[in-house]
Order: sequence, then structure tokens, then C-alpha cells
Amino acid sequence: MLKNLSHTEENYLKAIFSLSNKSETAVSTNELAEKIVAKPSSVTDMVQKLAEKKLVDYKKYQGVYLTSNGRKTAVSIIRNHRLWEVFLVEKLDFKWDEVHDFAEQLEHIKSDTLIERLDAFLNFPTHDPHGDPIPDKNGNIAQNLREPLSNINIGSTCTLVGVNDSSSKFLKFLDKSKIKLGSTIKVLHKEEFDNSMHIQVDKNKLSISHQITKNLLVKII
Amino acid sequence: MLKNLSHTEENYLKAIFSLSNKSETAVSTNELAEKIVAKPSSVTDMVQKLAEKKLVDYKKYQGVYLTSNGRKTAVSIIRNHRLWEVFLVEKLDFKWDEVHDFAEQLEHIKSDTLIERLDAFLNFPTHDPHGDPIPDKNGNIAQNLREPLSNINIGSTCTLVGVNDSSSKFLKFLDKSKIKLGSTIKVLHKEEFDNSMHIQVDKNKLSISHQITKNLLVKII
DNA sequence: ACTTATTTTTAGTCTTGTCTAAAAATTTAT
DNA sequence: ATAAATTTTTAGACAAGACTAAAAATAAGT
Ligand SMILES: [Mn+2]
Ligand SMILES: [Mn+2]
Ligand SMILES: [Mn+2]
Ligand SMILES: [Mn+2]
Repeated sequence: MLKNLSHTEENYLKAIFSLSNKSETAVSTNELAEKIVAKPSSVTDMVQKLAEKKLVDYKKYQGVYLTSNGRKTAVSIIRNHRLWEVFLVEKLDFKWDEVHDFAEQLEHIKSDTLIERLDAFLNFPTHDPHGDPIPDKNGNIAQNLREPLSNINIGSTCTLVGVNDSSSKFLKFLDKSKIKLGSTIKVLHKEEFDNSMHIQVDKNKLSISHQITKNLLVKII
Repeated sequence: MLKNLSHTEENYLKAIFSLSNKSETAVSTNELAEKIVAKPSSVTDMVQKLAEKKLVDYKKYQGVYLTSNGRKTAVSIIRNHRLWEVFLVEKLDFKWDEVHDFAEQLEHIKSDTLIERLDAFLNFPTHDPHGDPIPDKNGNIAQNLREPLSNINIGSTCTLVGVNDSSSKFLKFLDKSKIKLGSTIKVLHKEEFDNSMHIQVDKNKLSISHQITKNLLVKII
């Protein structure tokens, strides 16, 4: 079913998947180049190659879409990535800000059965350490309804279920502030002029900038 | 300390290491080509590249030796390989004949701390599922004294501690014959004309060919 | 010692994935 | 509607890693 692709090809598919989730329109050469960190000319080359392999639909100057096969491949790699991240945090005691780069390598391990065994070993987790849903083996992704904390009204209470920014810096800041997945967050006050918020996280009260609230994904209780 | 090498370069170092353990002399281009499954001309190219990187000592027509750095790198990859094999067997319930190809990929994961965490998670195993010693983090390899069953005299009793052939076919044959690591083997009879042996393995008696006895590594009790 | 046979190296080519520079298409601005 | 700015594609080049064919060095056989 799924072809044998190079790490590079797989990374392109993953990047196209993630960009096409944001915009719903075709992914442009330029944005893909920025995501992959390569020149647009290189992207054009690769995209033409992926089109030949029927992994993307591509028309000159019109950007690129994943085909059904392309999407399946991308989702499978994301499944690998997130399961390995769970393994690294749950079993090897890494912190949630340490695992992404390892998973970036481990996601490319070619495995018929390995990833299913890993899934079972981890007790079929539904979310990775950053709150992102783990696609099931058929490629279905649970769509959790979640929105940035910045959208939440004063007085409402919600639970932290994810983050928009998985950078080590951001995650370490959250650790320091004792904000973690599952934390109960109550919006105490919203500052008009800079959109900062005063919130209560579990027992603690603190103020956080708009920059932060945009990147905290919550579910209203 | 250890450079960033391609999978290919690492595989060459591993191959040179394993061949130079057998022969004690320089590794020839031809035997390396056979091991790697590539043409001798390709091997010459790569060996010259590794020599530039000071990972091997190489003189035209004289074969190749690992430098201290080359050996360190090779041993580190072997450590990775064997630890991942333990993980796959102990934690993911794979059989000992199923893990080699996965480990062949996993051994190349670049990891400062990952492999040390894995080691701890597995409780610092000393041997892989095929009885091969796992190098410690400093690159020291326990030299277990072991010899082929074919060397053992009639009447002697020994323990199976390793195999010379880790192919799936051989390992499955051993499973079928209820011969496993740790089994007690007593040599009941040696057939002169074909060097086959009649042995007792734990409770069972059976006859096995020279082909088999050469590949069973034992320690006399 | 000389001739074969074998091993090893060189020379030249190919594929993958990248790059720069320049051309072409599209979009934006006047 | 035309010109200017931007995006995207093409053309040509390069490094890594492999290959084939041919040359050079070493080893074996008489
Ligand atoms: Mn990640
Ligand atoms: Mn990747
Ligand atoms: Mn192995
Ligand atoms: Mn390998």
C-alpha cells in the first residue's frame, strides 16, 4: 500500500499536510519552501517528483494538494511521530520539550508491525505529550474541539488540552509557570490595551501575555 | 567527539569492525564489498572518504584498519543496535528472529541521551537477544569465553550462550528444536563421517548436523 | 623469471537532493 | 491597461553514493 519513500519525501508530505490543514487552499511553493527550510526551486523539483508518484496533485503556478495516498502517508508518519513521543516521555522519562527532535528521526523507521506493537505497549494512547491527537492505524484523527485561551471570556473556566507552539522555549516557560496539560484555567481578567490575561491555573494566579494565550489550546468545561 | 556520519558511513565502519575482528589483519576491499553488498569500486571510494575523515587507516592495495575514532564509532553503533534489539524482544514481544532489520534502522538514530535512557529502562542488559555482548557506554565489550559446540568433547556439558548465525532461518530452526539461550547441552555422541552430534538439550535428545554445531556458541559448565 | 589470474583502483556515468542565477507567469499597484 | 513587484519555474551546477568498464598493482602458477 504505502510506498517506500525517502526521509526527505516523507518530510515534504508531512509539511504539505500541516500547511494544507491551516489554509484549506492549495499549498504554495513559497510557504512550503519556508516550512521545509529550502529554496523554492528545490521545492518545485520535489513537488514534481511527488506528483509523478501520485502523492500530490500539482499544477504549475497553482500550488499543491495531497492526493488520498499522499495524505495517508503523511498521517501515518504523524502517527509514528506522536507514538514515539509518548514512548520517550512515558517510558524513558524525557520532558515534553525534549522529545520532538528524536521523534523527527524515529518517525521514519519503516515498520509493518513495529508501530502497532509500540501502540499496544503504550496502551493505545490517544494524544501525544503536547496534546495532539494520535491518528489511529486507519488514519482517522480525532478532532478535538479546542480553541486558544485568548478566545475565552472572563469568568469562564477551561482545561488545557494542547499547545500551538511546541518549541522547547515555550514548553519550558509553561513548566516554570506550572501550567501543564490538564490544568484547570479560569480567566480572571483581560487587559484591554495588550490583550494580556490574569488567570488562575489550578491553585496559582498569574498574568500572561497575548503571545502566550494565543498558544494555549483549551476546552471549556 | 563522535562525528555526524551518514547511515552509509556508519554501516561501513560497522562492517570493517566486524571483519577486522575475525582476521586481525587489514580488511581487504573485496571482503568489505561482499559484506556491504556493493562493488569493490564503490568500496574504494568510500574507504578513501573515511580515510580523509580519519576514521580508517588506508594505504592503496593494502586494505583498511579502523582508527581509534573509527572503532569508537563502530562500537557505539553496535551498542545502539543491540540495545534496540533487547527493547524489541523484551518490551514489544518480538521474537529473536524478527528484530535484526528493525535494529538495523534504529541503530542510526542520533542520540546523546536517548540510548542511555533506553539502557536504564531495560535495566542495563549485558547481552542482546542472540547472546552477543552489549558494549558499555565507554565502548568496552565484555569478552565472554565461548566456543562452537562442534569443539566440545563427548560427555561434556555446556550452556548455550550465543549463535554464530543470526539469520531468521537458523533461529527459527532452533525454536522448533527447543534450543534456546541458556539451554543445557550435553554431548552424547559425535558421528565420525559427517561430524554430526547427538546431544541432550535440557530434557530432549536429538541429532544435529555439523552445520548446526558450528553455529552454536557454548560455555562449558 | 615470466606469464596468468586476481584484486584493487581509476575514469566516467547516473540518481537524489540541494543550490544559484535567470526566465516566465502571476499578482499588485498605478 | 500597463508597469512593477512577487512568486514560481527552468537551466545548469554540485556533492553523495552507487554503478560499469578499463587500467594498474599484486599474487599465483609454471
Ligand atoms: Mn513533535
Ligand atoms: Mn522527519
Ligand atoms: Mn542484529
Ligand atoms: Mn545499519
